[in-house]
Amino acid sequence: MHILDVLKERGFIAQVTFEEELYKQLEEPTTFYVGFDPTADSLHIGHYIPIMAMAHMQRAGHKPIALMGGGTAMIGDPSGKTDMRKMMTTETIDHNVECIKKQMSRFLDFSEGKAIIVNNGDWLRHLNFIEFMRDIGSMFSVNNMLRADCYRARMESENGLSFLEFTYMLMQSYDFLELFHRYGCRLEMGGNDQWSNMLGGADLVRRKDNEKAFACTFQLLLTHDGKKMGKTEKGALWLDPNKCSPFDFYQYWRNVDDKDVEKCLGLLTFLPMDEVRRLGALEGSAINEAKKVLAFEVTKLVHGEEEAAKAADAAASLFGGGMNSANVPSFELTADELAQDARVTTMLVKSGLCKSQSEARNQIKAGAVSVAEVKVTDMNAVVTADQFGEDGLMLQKGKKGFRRLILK
RNA sequence: GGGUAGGUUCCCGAGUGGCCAAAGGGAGCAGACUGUAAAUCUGCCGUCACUGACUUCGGUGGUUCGAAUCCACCCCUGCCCA
Repeated sequence: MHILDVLKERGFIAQVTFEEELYKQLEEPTTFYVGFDPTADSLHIGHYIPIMAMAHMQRAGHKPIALMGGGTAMIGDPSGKTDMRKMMTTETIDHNVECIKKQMSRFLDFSEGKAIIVNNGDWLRHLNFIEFMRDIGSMFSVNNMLRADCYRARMESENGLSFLEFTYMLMQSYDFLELFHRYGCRLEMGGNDQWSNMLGGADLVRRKDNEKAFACTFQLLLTHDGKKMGKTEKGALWLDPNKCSPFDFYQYWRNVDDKDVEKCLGLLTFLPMDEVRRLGALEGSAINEAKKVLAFEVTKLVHGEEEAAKAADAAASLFGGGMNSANVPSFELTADELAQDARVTTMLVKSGLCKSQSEARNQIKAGAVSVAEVKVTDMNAVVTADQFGEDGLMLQKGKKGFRRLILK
């Protein structure tokens, strides 16, 4: 089966340029790239779709380039943003690039020229303005750029668009040209919100070098009613286990809406499509089976099989009766800390179950908090050392929020 | 550069001297119901060792017993003119 058809069937593809030509191009090994903005020190679920697509492509014999936007991050992409992004320092950006590189190697095979990671800061940061404008700037039509959705939306918004951001498309397009020169890269893939920027790049290669270049975008991970998926109370759904524990990660997928299960299975796992369709067709409470598979498979890919099994185990015992708490996310507490402040509210905050003391208090007020399966009613309640058992002490917020306290 | 309309809590958006930690909606969290789902109803939704105190309404100063609200200057944005 042609790789493009595979991607289509699984629900990845949103838009492609020169579709027939691209089909032909992909019949031979092709180098392609996807850009990642280092705006945080971890990837989140939004990056996961392109990464899965890259993995599919790699399996089909194509060579991925993961492009870190260490240079473009200094400008900030205006697409989909109502405000200008905060300016980031080079130090922060470089730090983020390093963190993301590490995570990336988990999903793609970077051995012996099968894939590479490059940073566009390497070329963008040293550009000479006059030269760049003569070589690249001259190839762009402002009229055309203004027709692009991302700019038009910003032009129509009340925040306007700064020239700094306007040049973002030139930078990103130049990346494509540079990657074509360096690595013979002919295809840019990315989120559908990048469509116009990507067209710019493919166009630039075609106009400047008169060579074939393509762009292809992926569906964004949206819920059936059009909201972005992967948002949690703490913001994005991070792939870094320190920012989002495997258990919480697992739980997120265990809890997706019925209507989104099939789509998620196709996009986020490598399960054969027959299986995906079978699971997606389950009805009523039977669809919980599909959700378990989804949660397990995605967690396995992101955190490894062992962590996924632990998370599944913890969930099964917590929600299926029994209290085998060994695999519930835990946090450690020293005797000193306990002596200093043993309030239950403090435990809720420290364990990350609540954002602030106020929220913790409100949750207790609402009757949502339990310690060792006993509901807490007193806002000033404390935990004591003798409550800790062998497995620590189970702290619970609501039906789904569990944390195991361990006394060191 | 000139004119003009604005900048309010996560987002949208009311508020034009005390009744304002600031209406309403959205998002989020929790409770009931359920299938660890959706829909619905209810509560919470700045922070704090919290029946009170503290910080917040672009910034800095000022007027006032009292300022998100009035004044001055500054910064930022939209629109119109150049």
